[in-house]
Amino acid sequence: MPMILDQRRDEILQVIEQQGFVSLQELVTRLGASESTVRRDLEYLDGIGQIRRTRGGAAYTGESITPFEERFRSASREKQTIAKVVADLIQPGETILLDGGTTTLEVARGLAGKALQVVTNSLPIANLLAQQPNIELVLIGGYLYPRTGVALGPLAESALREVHVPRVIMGTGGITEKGLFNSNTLLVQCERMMLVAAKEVWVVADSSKFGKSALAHLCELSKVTRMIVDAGLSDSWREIIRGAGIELTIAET
Amino acid sequence: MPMILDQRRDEILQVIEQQGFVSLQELVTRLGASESTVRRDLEYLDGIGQIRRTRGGAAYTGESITPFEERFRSASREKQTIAKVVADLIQPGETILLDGGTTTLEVARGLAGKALQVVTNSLPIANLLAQQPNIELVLIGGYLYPRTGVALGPLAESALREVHVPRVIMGTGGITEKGLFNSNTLLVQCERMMLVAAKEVWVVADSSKFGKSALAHLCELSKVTRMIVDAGLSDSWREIIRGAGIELTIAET
DNA sequence: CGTGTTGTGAATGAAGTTGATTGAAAATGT
DNA sequence: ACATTTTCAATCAACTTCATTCACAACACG
Repeated sequence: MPMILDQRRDEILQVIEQQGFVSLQELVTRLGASESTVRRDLEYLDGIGQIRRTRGGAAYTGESITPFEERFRSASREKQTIAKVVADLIQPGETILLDGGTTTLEVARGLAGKALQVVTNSLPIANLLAQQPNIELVLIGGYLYPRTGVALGPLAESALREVHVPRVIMGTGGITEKGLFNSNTLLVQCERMMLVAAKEVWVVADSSKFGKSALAHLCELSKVTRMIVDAGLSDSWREIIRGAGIELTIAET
Repeated sequence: MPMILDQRRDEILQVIEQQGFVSLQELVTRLGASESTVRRDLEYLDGIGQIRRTRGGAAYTGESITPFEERFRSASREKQTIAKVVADLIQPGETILLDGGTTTLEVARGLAGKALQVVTNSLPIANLLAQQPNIELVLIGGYLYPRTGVALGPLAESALREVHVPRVIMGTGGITEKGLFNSNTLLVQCERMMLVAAKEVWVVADSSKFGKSALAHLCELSKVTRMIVDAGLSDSWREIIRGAGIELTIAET
């Protein structure tokens, strides 16, 4: 009696999220499915971008400090152009709250050289900006979520309660008409506090994120002030976003 | 059964990133792969510019995710032996609060591989331990002090108020009969909160610190539970320390 | 009832990876 | 300067992993 399809794929995702990596063989024994089936699952999950297929197994593809393949290649061109546009929108002397994630990390890279005050809960971003002489860096502490290097949990939340900023720049796992999503409830909880701490909410997302949902719902579209997306965004999505009262900025290459 | 390709290459990168250099032989034993395989991996990683191939091994190249070039500036032999002794005193499963500083950074390095819960306000230490799979890391946030990469200020202090640990391990700027000193009032203020948060106070210090005072007074000697010092400490200082009711551990080379 | 559709497992040959072996090249010691 | 040792690149056979194909079973839908 075979396991239910979705259930099995869910379990694969869980294992990968937890370990960062699984071998195909491990999944075969763990799930009691045949090699062919697991292979097909991995192929599918890779197709929708949930994991990254590698020879012999599969790797975690989400935000990460030390990704497997990701380390071998630089961020996508879309993310880089988005980041550049965002960085140009930021005026010297401002204070911004920077969420964790690969897109926001690119944004941080673009901020180098500017005189700013930056608040972040992301260890990679902190590393990047700590070396910048003109940037005053405030770190949000908390339980450091392994692999992603983002501080979460009660400590992070209470720290965010003490912080007030004019603007937060967030990444996201997925966007639908229902709003923003992310893959991790702990993360979402923390991001909710960020929404409260900031007056304006800017969301950076490459167009592949649209139409995708994820495990945890973060907020309605109406909470978002501005979105910065690459030019690959379809016209229908542009209408939906603008219809929700969001200022949409397209990052042209 | 061979290890998976990407995983192995990632591990090579991690080792090189941490040590700055690895010999081919070390990788062979460490990874349990054949010389040919490791050779091929190095060739590949060199090809994509992640490492620099050298005769007999490979060297680090390019930008790091762990800034603060502490990594290469090797600590003094005294600090290293102190750190090793301290690390041996820590039992698996414990929770410790780790102060910032070069000596405590060495301690953190010695903790690699152990299963621990570590609380710290030091960015370099967080970077070091974030990669360790067995270490649960809690980051104390706050204003990130540029030079040293330590989180200080009101945010850090209120975070420390919410934390309780059996043991804090601190560095220090100087030690006299009057107690411990450090060079920075903001830092001292934060360290005072650490003293409150912990039951036991361990101080790591190389013998050169004794007899030196510094700008800001942190606390009396009586607050300290244990000191770990290198063998260069004079007999008179040993008596003073023991006379203050402190358990003194000498780190022999 | 057929007749698609979908999920599954097994079989096949192709492609990629691995470890041992070889002799050349470079470093080291005498 | 020579012999010895270490490191290296190239080659090859054994082995893994992979994509493709086929056959079978469950199930929906006309």
